[in-house]
Amino acid sequence: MDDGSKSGDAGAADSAPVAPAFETELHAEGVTFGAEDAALLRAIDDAGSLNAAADDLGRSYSRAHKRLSQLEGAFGSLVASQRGGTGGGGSTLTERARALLARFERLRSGLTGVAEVAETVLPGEVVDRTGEIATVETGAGRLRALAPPDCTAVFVTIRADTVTLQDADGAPPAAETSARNRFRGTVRTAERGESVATVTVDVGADPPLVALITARSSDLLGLEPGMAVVASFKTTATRATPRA
Amino acid sequence: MDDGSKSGDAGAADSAPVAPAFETELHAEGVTFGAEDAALLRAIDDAGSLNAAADDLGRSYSRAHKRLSQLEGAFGSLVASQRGGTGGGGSTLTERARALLARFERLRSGLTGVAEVAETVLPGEVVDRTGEIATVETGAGRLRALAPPDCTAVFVTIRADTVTLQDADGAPPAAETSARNRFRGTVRTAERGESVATVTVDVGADPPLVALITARSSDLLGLEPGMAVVASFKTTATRATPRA
DNA sequence: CGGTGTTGTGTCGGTACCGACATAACGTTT
DNA sequence: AAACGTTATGTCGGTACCGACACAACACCG
Repeated sequence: MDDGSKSGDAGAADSAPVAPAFETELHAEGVTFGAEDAALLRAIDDAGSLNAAADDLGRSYSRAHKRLSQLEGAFGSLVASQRGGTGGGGSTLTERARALLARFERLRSGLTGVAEVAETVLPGEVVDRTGEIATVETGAGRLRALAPPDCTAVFVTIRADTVTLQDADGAPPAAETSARNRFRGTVRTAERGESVATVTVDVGADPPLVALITARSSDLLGLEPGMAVVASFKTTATRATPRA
Repeated sequence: MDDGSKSGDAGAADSAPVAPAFETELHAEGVTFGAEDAALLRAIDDAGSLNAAADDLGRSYSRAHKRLSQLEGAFGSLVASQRGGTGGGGSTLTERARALLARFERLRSGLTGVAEVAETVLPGEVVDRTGEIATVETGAGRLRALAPPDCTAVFVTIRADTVTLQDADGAPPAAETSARNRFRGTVRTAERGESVATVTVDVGADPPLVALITARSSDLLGLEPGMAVVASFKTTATRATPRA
């Protein structure tokens, strides 16, 4: 993960490790389905009853039941409850509840990827703009990014998992692909893990461009420090945020 | 389960508009910097004093001050306060506070992009795995994605802003690129906005692949329904989540 | 027909949080 | 020297939330 430490922050005092995080939610009808609710549903699925689920989670039954009613009012029926019967009854998740959980998990997974992937952030200035897309002048040259309105001094952040590398020789002409940002550079470092490799590419800007590619791609391209490559990334995947 | 309350919501419950959302946070030393804290800092920057800032936000001064102390204990000094003086003093943000705000905004911006961009999710089954990367068999063929351990039935989600399109003719078959997932397909729809275009590509799977590209790229490629294209996306940008 | 363990519903007390308020310290300006 | 509006600190009362508890309804089973 990037740990900040760019653009001269006078970090004289304590250098507290600040970690990005998030909380994923699903909204419907004014109530928000959060991580606790997901845990409740999963516990119900495991335990087979709301009572046991609340117990497992260390929460009170009455609260759990109240919360569940609230959720069902907003998201539709989530559990099929049965009282009486052998063992007194029980509750099982409905298909809708499972879909909700899956949706929640997909969102969480996607956000996790963004929050913890490495990224390179370049200071720059907006020199042109059409609609949401701005052309930004940076140390590495001009690039295009999604930008909020009314800002000229920006940071451009390029997530490492959106950068694709190509051999500088066999690179196809720019016109035939939809990746509008292309930069020639040389590989500075290449750390190959078991299945994933992190590559930094010198493209002229102060922080080198960092790319996250599969180890297999790294092998196929024969990446080595000093090698000439073309790094490209889509403008719809790179974002500018106001600097001031 | 009862759902029996009338008002014909048996179908309305199905179409419950559930909206993904999130809350961005920065953690340090056990305290979490959230949206409220960001608003507080921004209000201080605007008003020039903690007192006026708390007033503007409709919050109590004592609470705001207490919270600020807490934050400074974890993140370092955030405001330069001066009591006495013309007007009684005031508070201004330190460079560290501005850096923190910028970091927060970058994270928020990145997460926003993920949360609200279109995506295509395909059911599939893991058929192979090396480390974090799994090969998944889907309706469109085999693709590679990051996957959590121990799951075979998965959903693969491909975010629209990570899909790049190429002309099917000019695309070198096995070009030396690090985008490992490549699918030939035909354009089904192409909606061109002012600066961004949303394209759906039929690649054999039930939900068509949706790609978000710049309007300029759409023009350059001459995208039209029925056109043959190659859609490619990096495996480090696509994620699999457990389906069961 | 009673036993069983659950769902469904309500009430009560404790706790954590928050806003309101009071007060001291402070230093520049008048 | 007095005035001013801020920072800095503490206390108090209200409120919202939560866990604990009580109790009725239920339906299957021995």
